[in-house]
Amino acid sequence: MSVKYREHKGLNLPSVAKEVLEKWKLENTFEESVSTRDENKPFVFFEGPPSANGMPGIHHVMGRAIKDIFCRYKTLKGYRVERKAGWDTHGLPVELSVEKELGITKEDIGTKITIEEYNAACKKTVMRYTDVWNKLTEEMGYWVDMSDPYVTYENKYIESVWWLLKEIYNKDLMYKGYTIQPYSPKAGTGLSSHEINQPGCYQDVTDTTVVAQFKAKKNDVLPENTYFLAWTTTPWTLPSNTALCVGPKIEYVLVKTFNQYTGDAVNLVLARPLIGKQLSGKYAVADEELTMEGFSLGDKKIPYTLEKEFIGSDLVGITYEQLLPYTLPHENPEKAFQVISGNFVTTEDGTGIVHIAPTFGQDDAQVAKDFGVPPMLVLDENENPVPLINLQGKFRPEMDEFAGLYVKNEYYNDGEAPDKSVDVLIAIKLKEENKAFKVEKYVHSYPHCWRTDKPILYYPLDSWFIKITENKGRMAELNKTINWKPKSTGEGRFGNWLEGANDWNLSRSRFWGIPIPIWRTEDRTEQICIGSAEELKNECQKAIDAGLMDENPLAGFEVGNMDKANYETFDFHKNYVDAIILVSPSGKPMTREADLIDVWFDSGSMPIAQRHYPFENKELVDEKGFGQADFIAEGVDQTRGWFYTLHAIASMVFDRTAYKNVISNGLVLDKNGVKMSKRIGNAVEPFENLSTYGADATRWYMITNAQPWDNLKFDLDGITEVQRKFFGTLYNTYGFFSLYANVDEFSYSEEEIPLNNRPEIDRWVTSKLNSLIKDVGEAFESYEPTKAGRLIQGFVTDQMSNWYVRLCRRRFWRGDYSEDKIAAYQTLYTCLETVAVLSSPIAPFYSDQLFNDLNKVSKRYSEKSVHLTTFPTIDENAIDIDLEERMSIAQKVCSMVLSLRKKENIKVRQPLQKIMVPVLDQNFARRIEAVKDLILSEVNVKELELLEDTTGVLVKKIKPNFKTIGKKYGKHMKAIIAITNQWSQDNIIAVDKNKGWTGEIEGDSIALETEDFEISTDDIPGWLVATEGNYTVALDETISPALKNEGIAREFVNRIQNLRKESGLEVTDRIELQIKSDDKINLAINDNLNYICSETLANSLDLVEEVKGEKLVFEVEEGVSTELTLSKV
RNA sequence: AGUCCCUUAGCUCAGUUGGUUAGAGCGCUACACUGAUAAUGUAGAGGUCCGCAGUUCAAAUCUGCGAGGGACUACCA
Repeated sequence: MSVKYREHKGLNLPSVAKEVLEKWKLENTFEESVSTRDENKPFVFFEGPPSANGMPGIHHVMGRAIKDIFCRYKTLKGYRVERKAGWDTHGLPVELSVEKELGITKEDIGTKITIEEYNAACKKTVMRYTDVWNKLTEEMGYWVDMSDPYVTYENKYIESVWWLLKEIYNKDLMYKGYTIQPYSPKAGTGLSSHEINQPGCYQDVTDTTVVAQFKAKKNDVLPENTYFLAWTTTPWTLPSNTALCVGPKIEYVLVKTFNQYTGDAVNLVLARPLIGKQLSGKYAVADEELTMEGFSLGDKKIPYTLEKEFIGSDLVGITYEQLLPYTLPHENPEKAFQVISGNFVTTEDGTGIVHIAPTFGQDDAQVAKDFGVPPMLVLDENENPVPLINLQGKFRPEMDEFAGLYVKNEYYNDGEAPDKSVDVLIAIKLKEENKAFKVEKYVHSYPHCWRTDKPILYYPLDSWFIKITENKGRMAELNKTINWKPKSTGEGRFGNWLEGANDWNLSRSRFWGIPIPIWRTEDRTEQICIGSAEELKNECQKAIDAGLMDENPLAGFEVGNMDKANYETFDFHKNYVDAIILVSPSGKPMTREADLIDVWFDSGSMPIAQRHYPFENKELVDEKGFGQADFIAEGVDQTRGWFYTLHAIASMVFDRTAYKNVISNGLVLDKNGVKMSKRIGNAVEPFENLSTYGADATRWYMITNAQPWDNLKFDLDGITEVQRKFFGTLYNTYGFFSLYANVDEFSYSEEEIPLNNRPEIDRWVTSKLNSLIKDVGEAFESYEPTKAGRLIQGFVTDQMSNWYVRLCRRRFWRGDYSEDKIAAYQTLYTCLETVAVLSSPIAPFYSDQLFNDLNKVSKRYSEKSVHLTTFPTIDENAIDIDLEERMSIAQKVCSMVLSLRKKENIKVRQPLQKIMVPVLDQNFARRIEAVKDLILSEVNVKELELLEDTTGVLVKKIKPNFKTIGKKYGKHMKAIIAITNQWSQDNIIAVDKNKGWTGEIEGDSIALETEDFEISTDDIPGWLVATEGNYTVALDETISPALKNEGIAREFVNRIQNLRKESGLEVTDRIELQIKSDDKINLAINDNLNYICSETLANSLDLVEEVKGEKLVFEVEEGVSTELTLSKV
């Protein structure tokens, strides 16, 4: 007894997944799928490290399915695809969750709790959900090596990160500079944007605001004695003003009037739309009564006149006198105090001219930098550039009468604040000096420190930067070599981002992360960047020799020993390295720069850090290309995250891209298109989903429903549909195959029957199959998984199941085990097997079961899993486009005939005599002749007649071919349509005969050829006709007595088959039949006796007067009933 | 505010280099078929291809300006 194909009781995808998963574990399938591939043919994949301190969501299933698909596909193509898992372990979210758990704040770190304890807590927290992640990874069928992941907090990883940073440092691409950051002088700390966005931070406050008058220096555009008006809500920043900013397209006016505080005649510049706002109250347009000449200070009304107009760009470059000249910027003072322009300027409030203090505003700093205007920085006692306000929030000594005052009264201790704030004092001074146009109180919203409840300042804080700007061009150039999916993300979003990229601020004032490995002397004249444990150990030794340290923290570390244990003898985190004091070449002590490295640098370092390069795996990275991924995939939100940092680091350090192909996938939304969130409660729980529908259906749905880069509206009904339509059909097809293959004991042991000896339909489906292999391969190659999935699905449901199997059913269960039958088995087997392999990247579980169900019997493959096989090769000879075309004609014609039957209410079971198809050309005649038998049996008609139009009975239709005519005579298109529409049958026949038409239209001579027309048959008078596109079919609906009887016989067969099934007979059981005799049916039965018997496997059929036993009574046609009974032989 | 994506039937989506009757599946209605039955066929209903303007003989498709939805980044004198 040979092995049988496994027969399943029903399709349960979750349990298939479970079973297959067990098998994979038992057989180490994943490991084998890597190890059996050629070591010299690697496909490099980088896993973006998730943060394990949060639970995974359904969108992770999406992202990981995409990664998995291409890794599996490339494995099928013979590549060795190593996939190392990784964990992102540092960063603010971890710290915040720890602070919350411990009930502490950032300030308590180092006081209430040591940094060491704090970091230990972070380390513990961060890997909290690894088990859950591992479980998801396994259940969704994502193959990635979780046994040896890279972890960003491990010393080896950090050492590689330091090495990278030092490379950048050595290329002189790092500097310490400042950015304007929210700063709380009372707390003495910078605030992250995250902290500023906490509720309650923005509070309404009343501030003294000033519209200041900046006196223009002599220029060609403006008259003398002209002032620019600029409004500020922070007068304390006015001494730090170094520029004024106008909107380049905004209209400005020159106004002649008087200052309300001094009475001086002045010319003012402001934006036209804001005249009404600024020149309000006392101000009024001058007229006959209110003259410019008659004004004196104290008058109720102040006259003004409009003198001139400009647009912003006219004003750019004009210089002005410094408003409050206490000091000058230490750098490029000659470039200060000029008008510049920026697109952020609006005319919603103020004057349309913005006061720029680059030391106290983010926009200000940026626009000033763009125009080369220096910030108001002065040199302090140590020759270091500092702003006019110190870290306590007080004015520096340069500010004369203001020196030592807090810029905001809120910073004084209770009861110590002076009556007049700095803002008020400055306002008074400006009024007296004819420099204030207007002083007002103003209520607005201003951010406050959430710890001290005092207003914050935007303040320049020192940070370490990487000079991205210097490298921008090269980064953009390299970006062009990356294959982005979709293209627009790479060219648009990413490309633009690169173009506008600023220097990368590396510094983070946190605790849990990789420390910046730079040590500096106190006077900032000497510094060192550490690039390895070895270097640090040596530097420590020097410091010990110089007497700065007592013992070497890396004493236990053995240089060159890459053992894990050796790398655990020390710790690179802040709590350890901050204690290290190094010695400078001149013998001065150097302390570590306090900040940590931005966590994005951690993950961007992973291409080499995951392999501890260059300390280990040097050959792998340098020679085998493991430092550069062939493929990565993450969410589109990583464009400026991981995608960027990978690219930046790789281009700076190695002058190459970090990845060659990248898919940025969209979001997973709920079925209404709303972002999933736990708060709204519309998040889909991934585990529940996987256990309900199975990973295969979920993955297939996600991939085929929308392109990965479009957002996915996640709808459970969609998964059900996939389950039923795709997997259900595939399962049914296998079920059909196995049922009969087991009966016939087909095990693919016969010689492969040459394609030429197989019937048309076999060659057709084989051709389709090979086209499918080709198209699916191309889709995977170009990173289009959606296309691949849809192609496979289309083949399975439309071609293989609904056409091939439907038309071939009887070949499987009728007759002997002949060559035709074997051909059918071989053909269907090959289709199923190939589909299993093609779909395995997307549906890894079911495809593996299908593959094994087939292979266990045939033993065609020695591999135990579909994932260990290779992608099918295309048999180009099997692809026959003409054949595919022929079959598509057959499908079309069948559908038309069935539609005609439907219209006339003639059952398909009732045979008809004839259909006629007009042939338009010989090619068509040949094609339809080839598929004639298929059509006839499918639509149950006896003959097909090709109708050559010799008689002229066919009514023809002519349609111009717009595509070809358009190219030649586009202009006359409308006229040509008008003419052809009017053509009679004779005209059309003439065009056909003459192979074209020539004539004159609108004065031009026109020559049209055969290809410029489509002639089709419209109607055959006197027949039942269906027309679709170019095809026309006529059906002879006459039912002769013989046909009628045959119909009745078929009716019997149908009933008997149903009865067989109901009686629980095996498909191979033989039967005996008794039918109640009736004049109306006897002839029908006797005429078709052989047919009925052979169809129903009946040994005998008796017409009897009385049917005994359990009998079926049914109506053959209206008014004619009979009884039948069947018994197993 | 900038950048990018999306908008086609009730729903989910196709729609090639512009070509004149815009398609599929699901859902709905009706009728069939069935030795694959958690299938299948046929027919019907269902469209301002988001809007406006432009280019063109011809626009769902190309260009511009808008609208709505989404994402990212940044800021407000």
